[in-house]
Parts: sequence; structure tokens; C-alpha cells
Amino acid sequence: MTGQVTLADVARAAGVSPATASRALNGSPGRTVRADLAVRVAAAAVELGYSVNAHAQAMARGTTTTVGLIVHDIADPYAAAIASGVMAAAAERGLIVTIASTASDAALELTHLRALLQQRARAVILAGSRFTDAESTAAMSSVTAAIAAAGGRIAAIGADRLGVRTVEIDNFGGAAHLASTLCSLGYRHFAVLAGPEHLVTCDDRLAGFREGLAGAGVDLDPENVLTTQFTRDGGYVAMRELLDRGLAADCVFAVNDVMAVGAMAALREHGYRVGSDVALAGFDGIPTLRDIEPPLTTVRLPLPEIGRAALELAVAGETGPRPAPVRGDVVVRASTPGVASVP
Amino acid sequence: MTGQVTLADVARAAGVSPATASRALNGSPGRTVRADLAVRVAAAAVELGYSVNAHAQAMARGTTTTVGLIVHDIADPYAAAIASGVMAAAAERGLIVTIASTASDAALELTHLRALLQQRARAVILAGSRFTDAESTAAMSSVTAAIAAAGGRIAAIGADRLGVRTVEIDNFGGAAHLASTLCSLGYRHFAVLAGPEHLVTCDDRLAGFREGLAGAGVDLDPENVLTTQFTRDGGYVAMRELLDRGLAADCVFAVNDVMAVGAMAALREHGYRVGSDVALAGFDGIPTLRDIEPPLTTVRLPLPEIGRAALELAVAGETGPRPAPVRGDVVVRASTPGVASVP
DNA sequence: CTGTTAGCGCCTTCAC
DNA sequence: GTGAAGGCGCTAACAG
Repeated sequence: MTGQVTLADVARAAGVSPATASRALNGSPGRTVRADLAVRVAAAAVELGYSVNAHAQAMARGTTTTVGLIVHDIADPYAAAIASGVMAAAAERGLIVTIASTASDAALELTHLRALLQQRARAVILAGSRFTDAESTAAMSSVTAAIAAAGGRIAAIGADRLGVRTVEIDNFGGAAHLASTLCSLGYRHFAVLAGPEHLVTCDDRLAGFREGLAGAGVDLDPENVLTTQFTRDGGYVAMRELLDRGLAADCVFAVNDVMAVGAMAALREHGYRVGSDVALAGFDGIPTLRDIEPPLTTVRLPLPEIGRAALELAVAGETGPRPAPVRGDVVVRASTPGVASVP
Repeated sequence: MTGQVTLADVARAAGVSPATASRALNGSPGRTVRADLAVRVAAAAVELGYSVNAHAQAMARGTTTTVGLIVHDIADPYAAAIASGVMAAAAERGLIVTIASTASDAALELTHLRALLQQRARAVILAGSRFTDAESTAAMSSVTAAIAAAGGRIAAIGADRLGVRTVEIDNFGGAAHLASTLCSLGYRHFAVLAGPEHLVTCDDRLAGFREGLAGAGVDLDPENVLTTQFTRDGGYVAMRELLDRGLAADCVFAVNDVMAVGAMAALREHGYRVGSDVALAGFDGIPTLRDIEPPLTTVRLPLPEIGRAALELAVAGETGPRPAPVRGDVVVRASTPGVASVP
């Protein structure tokens, strides 16, 4: 950072005041600079290889161009898809995106959020926070309050447990719709690979699924609802357990797609063919999964659009109407071909 | 950003000077603060809800805690896996990661790089830049030079075309090893879905593959080498073309895994069963692909470790030994079961 | 060990 | 339209 070219250098080289150079290079509301001066300044800037110092600018202007995005794991396709939407929308506005992964660790999430506060991020997006204990919630709330006090905006995706603006996802409705669709395909005996307990997203999907089944007069045996990690390995483990105790279901619903992938692997290891031997459905609509064999039935969420909406919600702040919950589309594919005896 | 509590406020509340407060809260090399004062300062900070302003800190200290990562598309599992490694290593050092996607657009890449310069990022990692024309290279070089001049470090992953420290990947060797392995499985007629022309990574993989075949006395018909996009859709399109002209190969090599996924989809649409009807191999070792059916033979790269290495290389700067190129492991799975007549 | 003093680079009143 | 001056919040000297 030594020997940096500063605005003062440029101004001197162009024979104008720093103020004029600033106005010429970075603009100033309502003010203009004479064309010839502007040209001279621009030339000097290029000549000297000048580049604004964003920190100095942030100091002086009192506002930044950084937005933060907090996810569980950027390597999870769900998070990556959302991130791509956030980043695209941010790029359009000249905003820079800082991403942090919590690795499902509440302390880490807090650390990242604090860092974003220190950066005076203009907005931060919480994509799928999953800690519901009172202690972490309180700690998070205090930081989000500080961010808000500093003029930053906060938005959440999915479930809001912090009282912030949220891009809501109709997990309940999507799961219910999926359940009734599966019933109409002739399935009657279900098992659910649920996520961890007390995770709102999972709870909603499970509740919605149950509701959908009930609408078709189908019951869900509590024995067939397994709580597990919200990951590929979680799905694998839970499916193995189900198989070990002798699978008593003709259709398995994994509350998200990556869990379904794990379940698929477990089924295959056990010699089951997904589709013909047992049906399988997921939730999220991760892009890659349309290409697996058999293609997975799922509730497809417009993930990049959700990310984009979250960014827009965050930068818009309190103004604007509350957005409608995002609904997913039930996509029936070969992993749930339907029961043969049903037309 | 108004009504922010500043260090001066904390100092006043604690009855000490700003300097002492600064030393107590944020430390200073070699200096210590008397315990009781430190306690008072800490208490005041909590009381007032103080949070350092990272921009002011960056200004005063002349250095930042931001590192930038530039990828093509964060939704690509390859980039996401690298990013997770970069972020993990960064978190350990208290560094914040800013990610930008170029969407394979040279102008966008330049824009992002400039933004990182303005932020005075301590390091920036270029993961798979793919523009080789003289104009973009020159523009990029001038910005990287400016970043270096500002004390920032640059590191690249894969091919280095900018003269920066690079985590090299042995694409040639990996592809050669894959080719000879496939030959030993009995395959003799190959097709390659190559990426775009002049993309160093692709060129290396193609050349290595050819070399490996040559070592087994097998020839690669130029007709069977298709240039295409480096994406899932690229693989799909190229595979369709190959099929339309009547597939004249018993084994197809896609130069990366996402292309292989697209190829698999095209094959399936045409009624081919991957593995038994035609063999298929990829490159990268993207995690999800171990779970697809049939599991994909590939050259597995330790993507998160590569990301981690790139970060370490970048923050280490010019010191330290040049790291050895990363070698991939050939992983043979069911997509290349081998030719029946061969034991 | 603590306090005082100068900036870091930029923007923005306020005069001109 | 331009310029001069003050300050954003923090830390690194320098005294004490």
C-alpha cells in the first residue's frame, strides 16, 4: 500500500484541485466539471495508473458497495445456485459480494456476521440459517441490530427467525402438492427422510407432506420418519437405517435433493432400483439432478431468482411491498414412475 | 452509518485515550495495556455496542483482510469446490473472501479485478481464467500489476498466463494416465469432447490423452475430437453431434465432468446405456458424480485442497518454494467397465 | 504503560 | 464552474 497514487497526485498532474479531480473521476451529485478539465484529469489518472481507494471512499461517503452472503456451505449446489443469483443481481448494481460459509456452526456464523458489520456491508443476506436455540438467536439479533443501526440492510431466505425482511419459500405448500401428486400416482406407503429436528424448513416440508397425504386419506407411520443431517451423507445414513430395518414403504421423500442423492446411493448399494423397486422424491430442484439416472422427482425452486430477490429485498430496505412467498413446481420424473396397477 | 459509536466514544466512556482504547480492543504489535484499563475499555465497548470500522482500520493500518476469488460461475461444482477450500483457509486466517463470477466474459472479469484493486484486496485468486487474446491479457496484466504495486498478492489456479504464482495442475499427466488406463481396459476407439479451442486446460488434457493413447499404440481420429463449450450443455451438444453422425467409438472422454454429465444425458436420450453400450470418462472428480448412475470414471482432483493451496500461495507472496503441480487420481468406476473380451 | 499528535485518501460543505 | 478546508474513524509514531 506504499507508493500508491492518490487523487492528490492526479490533481497535481492535471493542474487542478483535489476537489475537481474527485468530481471529474467519481462524480458528485449535481456538480459538473468543465469538459477540458475532465479530460485532463482522466488522462492524468490513466497516465499515473490511479485507482480509487474504496476504503477512503467509504470513509468519506459513509457508505459502501459491499454486500455479504452467509450460507452453510458454498459447495452445496443449493447454496451455489442461490449465490449465483445474488451475485448476478449485485453485479448489475455495481456491488461486490462477500461470501462466508458457516459449516453449520453457530459460532462461525456469528463471527462472519460480525465481520460483515465491521465492513459496514450495505446489506447482508442470510441464506438458510439453522440455529434456533435462544442463545444464538439473541447473539445474532444483537449483531443484526447493529448492522441495521449502521445503515445496513438484512434479508433472509426461507425461514425468518430474526424478524428481518424475508424471501419466503412455500415449503409447506410445495411438499403438500408433492404428496398429493405422489398419491395420485398410486403410492400409499411413505417414508420421509426429514432433516434435523427444529429446523423450520424441514419441519415445514414434513408438515406439508403429511398434510398432502392426509388429503388423500393416507397416513404416515411415525416409524417411517427419520431425522438426520441435512446433507448427502445424512440421506445416505437414514436410508441405510430404513433398509436395515426392512423398508416398509413404496415411496421415500427426502426433504431435500442432496439427501435424496445420498438415499439413492444407499438404495443402489442394497440392490434396489430406484423407480421400479422403490420410488424416491426430493425437494429443491438442483440443476444437476435432472441428469442423474433415474431423473429425480422433486419440487423445483427457482434458486437463482430467489437469490436475486433476496438481494433486491435487502438493498430496497423497508420500502416496497412484502414479496409473495416463492412457490415451487412439482416436477415428476422417472424416480416416481407410478404404481403399475394405477393407470 | 450515522450515529455510529466510534472508538473515541468508547475511550471517553472508559476514561482513557483513544490510543489506549485502540490498543486494548484491537491490539498493537509489542504493546500491552494494563489489565484494569483493558477491562474497562472492553466493558465500555460492549456497553456502547462498539464495532470497529474496518475501512478506517484499513486506512490507518495500510492493509486489509479481504481476499478476492474470481471464478467463471460459482454454480459450477468445480468452482464451488475450489471456493470452499479457499474460504476455509481464509477463515482460519481471519480473512474475508469476496467472490465474483465472470460468466466467461472478459470485460466482466476485468471489472471484478478492478473492484478488487479498489478494495485493496490483500490477495486475489484467479481460478480458471480463460481469455487468451492479447487485448484482455494486456488489460488484466496492467491491473494485476497495479494490485501488486499496492501490496496485493495474486495467485492463479491451473494455467498461468499472467506470470503470477500458480497452483499448477498436471492436466497432461492426468489425462495421459487416464488414457492408458482406458486402453488397458480394452478400449480402442475413442472420441473426445474437447473444450473451446486455445483454452490451455483443455489443450493440455487433450494432448495428454492423445499421448496416453499413443503409448498404447492407439490412434485418435481427428474427426472424433469435438470442440465445444466447457459446460454441461457443451457436452450435451457435442455428444449429440457425435451420435447424429453415427458414433464411431467405444469410449468417450469429456475433458471435464460437467461436460460428461451433458454427454450422459445425450446418450440416454439416444437410447444408449452408458457403460455397456459405450464407455464414458470425465475429468475433475466433482463430488456429486460418484453418486450418479453409472458412477463416472474420472481423474479426481483435490479441489478444496487446491483452493486452500492457492490462498496460501497468495498470502505467502513471493516467499516459499514453488509448489509441486497437483496430480489427479484416475478413478475407474462403472461408466468404463472394460471391454468384455478383455479379462 | 499512557496520552498526544499526525496523518491514511477521499469527499463535501463552504466560499469564491 | 473551481478551490480551500475540515473531517470520516482509526492507528503509528512520538513524547511523557
